[in-house]
Amino acid sequence: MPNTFFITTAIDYTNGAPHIGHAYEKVLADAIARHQRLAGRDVFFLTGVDQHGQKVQQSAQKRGVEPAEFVAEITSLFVELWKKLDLSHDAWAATVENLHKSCVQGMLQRLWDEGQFYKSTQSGYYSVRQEQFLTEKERGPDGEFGPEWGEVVLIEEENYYFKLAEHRDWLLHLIDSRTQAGNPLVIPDFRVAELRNAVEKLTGDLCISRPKSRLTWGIELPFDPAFVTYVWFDALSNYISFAGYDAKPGADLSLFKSRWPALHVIGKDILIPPHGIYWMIMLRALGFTDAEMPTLLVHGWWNISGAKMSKSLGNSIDPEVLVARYGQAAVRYYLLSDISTGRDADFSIERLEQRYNAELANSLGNLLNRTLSMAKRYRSGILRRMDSPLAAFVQEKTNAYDAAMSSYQVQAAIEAAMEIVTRCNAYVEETAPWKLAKDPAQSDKLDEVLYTLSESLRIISILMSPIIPREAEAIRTQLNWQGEASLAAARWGALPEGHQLGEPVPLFPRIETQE
RNA sequence: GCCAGGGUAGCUCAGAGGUAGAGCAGGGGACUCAUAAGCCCUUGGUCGGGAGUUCAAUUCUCCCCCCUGGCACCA
Repeated sequence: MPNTFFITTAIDYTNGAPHIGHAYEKVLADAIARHQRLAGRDVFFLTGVDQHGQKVQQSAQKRGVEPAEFVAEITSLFVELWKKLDLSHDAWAATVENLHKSCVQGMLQRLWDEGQFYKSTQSGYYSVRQEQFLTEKERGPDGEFGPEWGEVVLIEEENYYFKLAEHRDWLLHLIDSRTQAGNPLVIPDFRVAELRNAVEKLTGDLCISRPKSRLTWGIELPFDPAFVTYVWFDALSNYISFAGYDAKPGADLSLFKSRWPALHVIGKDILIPPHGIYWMIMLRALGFTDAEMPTLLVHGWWNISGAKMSKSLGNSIDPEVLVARYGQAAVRYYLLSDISTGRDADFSIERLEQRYNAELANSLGNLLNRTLSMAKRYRSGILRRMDSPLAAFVQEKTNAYDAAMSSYQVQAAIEAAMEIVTRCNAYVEETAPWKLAKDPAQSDKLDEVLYTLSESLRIISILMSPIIPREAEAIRTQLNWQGEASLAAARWGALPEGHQLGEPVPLFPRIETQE
């Protein structure tokens, strides 16, 4: 296993404010990235924004501002939110940056030189008002384009096309061989079949340009300044342009190669065709080998059950509002624990509150607080290093946690960690330290209980650090343990003889639910 | 119409050929270190519908219905 780990998210389109789906994807990728760091790997976590294109140009125009200004404003919304959610990305992909532009132009120039593009004329129905071509789908039941499109004209337009179709068989073979090798191109595996079906139907090539008469807010084609490149080469390429890739002949790719290939965390809506087809073929055309093809981790959606919900006060699913109201820990914990990676889930404020109160406040927060309180009261917070009947159990759950995180089953991993919490709370009842404290003959037993709880909490804090990093750190602070948080340190017995615990401070204040 | 996913306790979901589980919510209890938290016990389901295979199906097969995506077709 290479000791580097490259993870990306989709870059978000800066045409509107972030919603809960954007937040989920980033938090998911962040948790995976943080886990890989815990495991000792050198992680490169890339996320960012997709800032060019027609819609941005239009929105800016409507507001009467320059696209660059418009984009900067929306981008700051994402940047601010990611700060509040404690994203730990190592690099930020903003597609207006010069580094990106020149990398994309390098790619385009090379593929042009190698004959991967051709120019062609296509005619179609074009809405002057909406500034876009219309497809058959836009026709109403009567076969006509509706009034919302304004004047519709049949026009001819020249554009550049990327030869996609000739890579069809290669892609099919790649999909199959990756599946056979037990390293599917797409996770979860039921999506492999979906992609395969789509690839089988692949026929046409891909339009990669827009004439400047229609779109100026983009990256100019290096071989024809009358055009800009359209979305695919602009956006998808961020995964390599911000990781040190350079398409120019003779470029030094050692840094890039040390990172690549990536795990692309994406939503199910952009698997087919962009990532599953266009991106794979783009990479191949650029000379990437089969072994250098990335893996796609496809997540599901948070569905909002009942439109009425979003209307009622406080039920908004604006992540900004959620974080302001419940804090980043509650939001991260909910988004990571209440959905099975790859599946859809129903978003519910009630469940967010419920899970936070039951699992973080009542189970984990209270365990920390009662442990430190007892240690302080009975032993002035000083531990004796003891063997423990729970050591094996904690190790077993730690292993289960690691296995689940390694296969991106974050929900299952959280469950494994929380089982330790539950076990510890039961252990407190079983051993009743408040009784042991009254009996001098039970002194060793009391020390064993206090050490067991403190050491378990130390390990729990490590396991929870990818999920709720700030609070996991706070647990370690209260335990007064300064060791490095890593999976290697999540082994029983790191708290030394005579260790002085810190002061108990309630960590997860309960959310007082209305009603 | 085709492909994929889903339809299991009030809610969110696990599960697997031998007559169903977890967490939360609900009910009861003992305790007091603790964020009135925690712990123990407990109510609750003809596992979407129908047929078949089997000694035995909720778990396999077929048909049907509903929800989610994607694709196609008609208009």
